Amino acid sequence: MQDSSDRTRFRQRLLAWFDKHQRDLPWRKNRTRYRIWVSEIMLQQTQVVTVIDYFQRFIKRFPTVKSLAAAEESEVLKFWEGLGYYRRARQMHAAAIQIVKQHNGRFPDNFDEVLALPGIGRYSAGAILSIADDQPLPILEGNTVRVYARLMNFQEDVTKSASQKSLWAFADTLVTRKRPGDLNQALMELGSEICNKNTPQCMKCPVASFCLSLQRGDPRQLPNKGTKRVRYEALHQIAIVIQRRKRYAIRLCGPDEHWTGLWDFPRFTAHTGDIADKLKQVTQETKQRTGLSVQLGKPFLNLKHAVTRYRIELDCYHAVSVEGRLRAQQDLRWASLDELQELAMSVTGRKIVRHLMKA
DNA sequence: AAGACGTGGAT
DNA sequence: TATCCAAGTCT
Repeated sequence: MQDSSDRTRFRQRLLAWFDKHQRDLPWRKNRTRYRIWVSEIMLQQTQVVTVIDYFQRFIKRFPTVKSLAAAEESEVLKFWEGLGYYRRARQMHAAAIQIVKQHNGRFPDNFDEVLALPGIGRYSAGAILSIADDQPLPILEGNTVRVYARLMNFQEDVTKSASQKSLWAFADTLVTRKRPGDLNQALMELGSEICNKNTPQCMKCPVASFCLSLQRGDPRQLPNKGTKRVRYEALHQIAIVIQRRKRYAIRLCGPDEHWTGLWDFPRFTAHTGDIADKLKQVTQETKQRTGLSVQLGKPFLNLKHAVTRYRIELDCYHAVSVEGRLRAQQDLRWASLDELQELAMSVTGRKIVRHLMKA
């Protein structure tokens, strides 16, 4: 892969493989910048199988930049419900508004202008413009880090900025005017289908003859990602499902907490102590947070879920409030089951609602 | 530059 | 079960 004739043969082999094996994915049908943008944002840290249905529904409802810009953020979030990393949806919506104002509703085709949009970094800008417009821009993400590191037999810790620089430089040597969009997609697809993390299929690899780690080392040992350990933290929380007649008290998550922009049942940290003590604490805390005096019921659901480095155990309590005003704040409201169906909630919030529907 | 951000699948 | 991590970006 040192000289350009090597790289030419590399591209030919890889593209031939891609022509034969590429998956039939909805965003490959009609490659406008807008559609590729949506797919790329959804695909950030998210597996292809998960994205497919979300993409179809999203594009059907928001077929153009303008339709997305015209929508309420709450509706955009509803279409994102369950996908995670909700900031992506809020930033994409903000970017759509920006595109209408600054670019007359046309998704820009200039790299720096695309990079300037919220939620789009170097990878996404390169991916969108190479895939949609065949602009010769390099990409570097999870799959290609692995592919490049193995091809180069690159031993350094790939999380270091110096390594990132080398990997971007390598990516840059790969991409040319020859079908850059397909090349980039082929590199990623090779990384996920053949050059995968645990069981690389080197026997099936169309570019094995170029792979230095296969010749001189062990592909499975690469990439070297350093030895940083995530410190998981166990959390015990309480969710209160406060009912009055047919409605439930919910609150909008704010900017400094998980699930910003989504609705959730009032939640707080569970206290330790004996049972009676705990229930008293829960009632007090509920009063403090919502302004409501509640008659606490039984815990009806226990959920375990993980959010980033937190492992959360959530005890859900029924509670009834017959009188009193919900604290006069924008982030609190009453909602019927029908209304809860329409609002964007986190997966745990949605599980609670599903449970209420069944009961 | 290390850590936050969601969720579900794989090992 | 615990841990990693998947088409990253932002702070």
